[in-house]
Amino acid sequence: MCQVPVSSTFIIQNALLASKLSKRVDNQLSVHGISFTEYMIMHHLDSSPLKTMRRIELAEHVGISASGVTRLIAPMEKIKIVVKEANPRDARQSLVKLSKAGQRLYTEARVSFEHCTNSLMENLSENQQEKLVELSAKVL
Amino acid sequence: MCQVPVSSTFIIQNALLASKLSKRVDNQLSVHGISFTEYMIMHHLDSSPLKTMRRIELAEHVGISASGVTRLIAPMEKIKIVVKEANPRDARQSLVKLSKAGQRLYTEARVSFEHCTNSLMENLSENQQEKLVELSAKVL
DNA sequence: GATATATACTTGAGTAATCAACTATATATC
DNA sequence: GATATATAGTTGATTACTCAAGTATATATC
Repeated sequence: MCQVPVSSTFIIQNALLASKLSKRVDNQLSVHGISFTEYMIMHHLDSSPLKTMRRIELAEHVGISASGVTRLIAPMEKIKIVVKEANPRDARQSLVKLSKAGQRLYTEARVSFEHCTNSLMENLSENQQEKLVELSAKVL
Repeated sequence: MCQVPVSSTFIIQNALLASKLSKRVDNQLSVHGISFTEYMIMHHLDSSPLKTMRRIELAEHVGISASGVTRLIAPMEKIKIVVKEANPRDARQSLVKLSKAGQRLYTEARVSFEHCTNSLMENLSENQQEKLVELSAKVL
C-alpha cells in the first residue's frame, strides 16, 4: 500500500479540474458563438500592449501548437472578428489583431466569462484565489 | 483599463498549465507506450477498493465522456492490459479491471510518472504542494 | 405483469487539435 | 554576396476526443 506523492495527486486532480472548467466555460461562451480557446485568443490580443500578436506568441500563451493557431484563426478571420496585419520588418510574420467587431464581441463575451469564473470559484475567498494563482504560477 | 478578476486569471492560467502538464507527462509516459489518459485509467483502477470500476465511473474520474472511455478502453483490452468483467447484478454494466500484465505495466509507468510529477513541482515545497491540492479541490 | 422511464454502454459522424513535412523569409558565417 | 541554419507559418494526414442516436437492461408505476 504505498502512498501516492502529493505532486502526482496534484497533476491528476488538475487534469480533471481543467477538463471540467473548460467544459463549463465553453458552455457559457456558446451563447456568444465562441469557444473557450477563441475567447483566450481574444483575451490575449486585448491584453497585449500593442493590441497585436504573432501567431507563435498566441500559440505559447494559449497552449496550443502553431498549426492549431492557424486553424483556429482562419474562421475568426473569415467572420471578421480578427484581422491579419503584416510586419514590415519581417515578412514571415503574420500579426493578428482584434477587429472593431471582434473588440465588441470580446467585451460582451467578457461579461459572461467573468460571471462564469466568479461562480466557478465562489467556494474560495479572494485571498484563497490569489494564493491559488500564485502557487499555480510556480508549477513547471 | 478595467482589471481582470482573479477568478478569470486563474481559469485562463490553469488552462495553459494543464495543457503544458499533460504534454510533459505524455512525453514521459510514451516510453511505456501509454498516454496520460491511459495512465489515469490505470491509476484509478489500481486505487479503487475493489480494483474494478464501471466505465461511467472511469469517465467521471478522468473527465471524459462515456464514449471516450469506450474508445480508450478498446485498444487497452486488445493488448490485454485491462480485462472486461460482467456484473452479475446488472447486465448493462461492463466492469473494467487491470490484468496481471496491466498491473505490471502500471507499476513500471508509475515510477516514471512520479519522477516526472516531482520534477514538475520541484519549485514548490511539500507544504505548498499540499496547499495547492487543497485549494484546487475547492474549485467547482 | 405491462408500460414508461432511467441508466449503461456503443456507434457513426463530426471537430479540434496534433505532428511531420513543406514553403518562405531572415540571420549568421565564410 | 553565397551558403547554411534558424524561424514563422501553412498544409495533409492522423488522433483523441465530442455529441446525438442507437441498443440493451433495469427500475418504478399503474
